[in-house]
Amino acid sequence: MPDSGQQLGRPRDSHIDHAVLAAARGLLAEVGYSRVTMDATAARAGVGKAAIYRRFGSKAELLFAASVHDMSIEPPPDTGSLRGDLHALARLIHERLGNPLARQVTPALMAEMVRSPELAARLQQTFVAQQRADFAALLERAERRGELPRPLDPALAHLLLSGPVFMALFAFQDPVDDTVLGEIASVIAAGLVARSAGPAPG
Amino acid sequence: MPDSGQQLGRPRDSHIDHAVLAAARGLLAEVGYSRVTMDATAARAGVGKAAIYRRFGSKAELLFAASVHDMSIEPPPDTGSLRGDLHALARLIHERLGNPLARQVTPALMAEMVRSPELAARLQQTFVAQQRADFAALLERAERRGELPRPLDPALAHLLLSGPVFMALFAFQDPVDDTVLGEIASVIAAGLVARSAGPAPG
Amino acid sequence: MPDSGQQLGRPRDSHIDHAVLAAARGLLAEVGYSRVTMDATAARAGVGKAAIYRRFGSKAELLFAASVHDMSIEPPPDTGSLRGDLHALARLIHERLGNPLARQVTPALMAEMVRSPELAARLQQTFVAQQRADFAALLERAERRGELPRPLDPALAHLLLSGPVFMALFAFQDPVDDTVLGEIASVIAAGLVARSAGPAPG
Amino acid sequence: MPDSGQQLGRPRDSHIDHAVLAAARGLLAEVGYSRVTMDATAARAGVGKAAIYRRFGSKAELLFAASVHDMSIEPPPDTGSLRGDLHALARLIHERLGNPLARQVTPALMAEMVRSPELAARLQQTFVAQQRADFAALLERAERRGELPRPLDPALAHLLLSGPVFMALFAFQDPVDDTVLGEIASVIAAGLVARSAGPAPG
DNA sequence: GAATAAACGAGACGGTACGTCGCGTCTTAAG
DNA sequence: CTTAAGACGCGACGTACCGTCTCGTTTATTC
Repeated sequence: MPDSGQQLGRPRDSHIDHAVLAAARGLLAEVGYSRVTMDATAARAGVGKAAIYRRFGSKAELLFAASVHDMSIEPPPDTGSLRGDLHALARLIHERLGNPLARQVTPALMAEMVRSPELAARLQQTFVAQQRADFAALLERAERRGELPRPLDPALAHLLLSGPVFMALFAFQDPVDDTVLGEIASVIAAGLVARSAGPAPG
Repeated sequence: MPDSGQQLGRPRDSHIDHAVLAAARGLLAEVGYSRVTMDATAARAGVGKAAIYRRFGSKAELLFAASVHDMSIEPPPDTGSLRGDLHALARLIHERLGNPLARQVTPALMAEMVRSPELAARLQQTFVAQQRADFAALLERAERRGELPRPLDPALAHLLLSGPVFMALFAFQDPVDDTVLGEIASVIAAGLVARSAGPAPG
Repeated sequence: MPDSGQQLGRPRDSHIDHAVLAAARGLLAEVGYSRVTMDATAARAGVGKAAIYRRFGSKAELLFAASVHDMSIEPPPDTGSLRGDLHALARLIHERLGNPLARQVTPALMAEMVRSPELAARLQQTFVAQQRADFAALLERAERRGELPRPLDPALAHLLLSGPVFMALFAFQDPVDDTVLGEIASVIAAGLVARSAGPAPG
Repeated sequence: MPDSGQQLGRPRDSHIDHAVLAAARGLLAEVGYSRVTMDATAARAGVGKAAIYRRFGSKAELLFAASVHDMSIEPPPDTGSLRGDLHALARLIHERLGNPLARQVTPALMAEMVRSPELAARLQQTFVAQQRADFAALLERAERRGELPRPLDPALAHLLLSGPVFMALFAFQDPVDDTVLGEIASVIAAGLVARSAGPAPG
C-alpha cells in the first residue's frame, strides 16, 4: 500500500495536462524555446497560468516535459552486423535529437542543467540509462556473432557513437547526412573490433 | 584592416577591457551564466554599462569573450604516432571545454546559437576552422608516417574525437578521465586506420 | 412568505455560520480588510470555501456581515433635552463606527460601493433607513417638548450629526473625544433650534 | 544646502511624470479606481512600468498623486457674513470632493489609509492643515465682524461643515444639492453663533 | 429502508493584476 | 569621443487572490 491516502479535493483535469503540453509543443515548434512564454502557453491551452505552475514548477520543466512527451523509445534493430547495428542506432539517435522540437529544446535543457542538478539528474535517469542499455544489447549481439572477441564497455561505445552526432547537431548546428552516419559507424565498428582484439586497456 | 580610420576623441581605456572581463569571469564562476547580469558586471568592474556594450554587443558575446579570454590555443604536439596525437588532442579539447568557465558558458552559448545565426556563424568561424586545421595537420602527419594509406576527411576525424568529449561534458555533465580519453583515442585511431585502408566510402 | 418551499436535502450547519464569521472577525482584527483572504478565512474556520460563498456572495458581504455581527441596534435614549439626545446619539454612532472592526471595514466598504451599486443600495437600506428613523424620533420628541417650533428634515439632522463623526473617524483617522461629541451636539442643537424658529427654507 | 550632492546619471524625464499622471487620471475617470491597471497606465502613457514604479511605489501612490495633481486650492471668498462664508466654503468642499475623479479616488484612498499610516500622514499634512487654515480665516473674519463674540476652534468648525458633505458623498453616495448646502451652512452658522455667545465648554 | 437532494471539506480551475527583474538603448554632466 | 551613473521601453517572470467548479462524502428529508 504505497499510497494509502485517499485523494481529496477536485482531482487534476488530465485534459489540461494534454492541452498544456500540446500548446507548449506547438509554441516550441513555432517560435523556439526562448520565445515560448508561460502566458502564451496558458492562453493557447485555454488554461490559467496557475494550472500550469501546479503541474510544472518552471518554464524549464514544462518545456522539458513537452519535448520529451511522446519520444519514441523503440529499441534499435538487429541488422546482422556490428557496423549495421551501429549505423541503425546512429540513425535513431540522429532522429531523436535532430527533430525540430529536440533541436530547440536540447540546447536550452543543457543550459538549464548547469544550474539545476535535479533536472540534470532526472535527465540522466530518463535517457542515459535507456540508451546505455541499447548499447549493451548491441555489443552483446556483436560478441555472440564473434565480431568482438572481448566484451567492451557500453558507456564507451555510447560516447563514441552518440558524441559525434550530438556535437554535429548542437555545436555545429549541422544536421548529419546519412552517408556520414555510415562513415561514423564504420570507423567506430572497426575501432571497436580492433580494440576488442588488442591489448587490455591500462 | 578592420579599423582603417584614425580614431578621434578620447581613446578607449584598456583598463576597462580587463576590468570588465575580470568581473564577468568572477561572476560566471560565482553564480553561473544565467545569473550573471550586465548591471552586476558593470558595478563589479566599476564601469558604466555603456562601456561594456561599446565593447561587447550582448551578454552572450561578453561572457563568451570572458570565458575564452586566456584560452591557450597552442597547436597539438607531434607525439610520433596517430594514437598519441589523438590522445594529446583529446586532452587539449577536454581542457578547453572542461574548465569551470567553459562548462558554464558553453551550454548557454549553444542555447543562444539556436536563436542567433550570427552568433552561431561567428563561433563556427572562430573555433571550428581552427580545430579543423589541427585535425588536418594531425592526419597529414599520420599519412606521412605511413599510418594512413589514404587521406581522410579532417571534419570526420574532428567529429569522431571531439564529439565524445563534448557529449560527456555537456550532456552527461561528467568530466572525462584521462584513461577514457586514451581509450577513445585508441578506438578512433584504430578505426581511422582501418577505414583508410578499407574500401572507399559509398 | 420569504421561503414557501420546504427545504430538501441536508440543511445548512449553523455552526459553520458562526465559525466563518468568527474567523473573518479574527482575521480582520489581525491583518486588516485587504489582507483578509477567502482561503485564509475558510482554513481558519475549518470550512470549505464553497460553504462561505453559499452564505455570503462576496468577500465584501462576508466582511460586512462579520463587522456588523453583534452590533447593538438599541434605539437612542430619551435624555429629556434635544442637546442631550443628540449627544447620546452621537455617542452611539461613534461607538458603532469607531470600534476596531468597523474602522477596518467601513472604508473598504465605501470603496466597494463605488463599483457596486447593489452593495451600495443594500447598505443604504440596512442602515440609513434605520438611523433616519432614530433621528425622526429624536426630532419629534424635541417638537413635543417645545424645543423646536417647526418640524425639521430628519435627513438633514442625520447628516449634520453623523457627518462630523464619520469624517473624523475615516478621513482624519482620529477617534473623537466625548467632549468633542458634546460640543458637536451643542452646536447642532442650537443651530437646529434657531433654524426651526427662523424663516422657512427657500 | 540641504541637497549638496550633484545629480548623477540621466535625470528623470519630466514629460513622463505628466504623461503618467495624465494617463492615470484618464483611466480613473473612465473605468474607476479598482479597474485602473498599472499595465494599462503604462501603455496609455507610452511608458514602461518600471518608469512608473520608479516614481510611485504602488498603485495607491500613483492614483493618489494623479487625483491630487491639479486640485485647485484657492481660498474661500469673503461674502460678508458668516453664513455666506460657510455656504461658499461648503460649495468649495463639495466641488473638491464631488468631482468625478475625487469620487473615485477618495473612498479608495480612505481604504488604503487604514493599512498605510504613512499615506494617512501624508494626506493629513497635505489637506487637513490647508483646510483648517481656511476655517481659521473664516472664523476670524466673523469675529472681526462681531458675529462671534468669542473665538471658536477651527477644527470643530471644519468637522461640522465638511463632515456632512463628506458623508453625503461617500457614505450615501449622494451629491448634495446647493440648497441643502445652504441649509447646512445656516444651521452651523446659527449653532456657532449660539455656541460662541453661550457658556464656555466644560 | 432506499432514494433523493443538498451541504460539506478539499482543492483545482480561469482570469486578472501585481510588483520585480533583466536586456540593450539613451541621456545627462564630466573629463 | 569616452566615461559613470542611471533612466528608459519592453516584455517575461512567478505569485496571489477572486469567485466558480468538481470530486467523494455526509446528513437530512421524502418515498
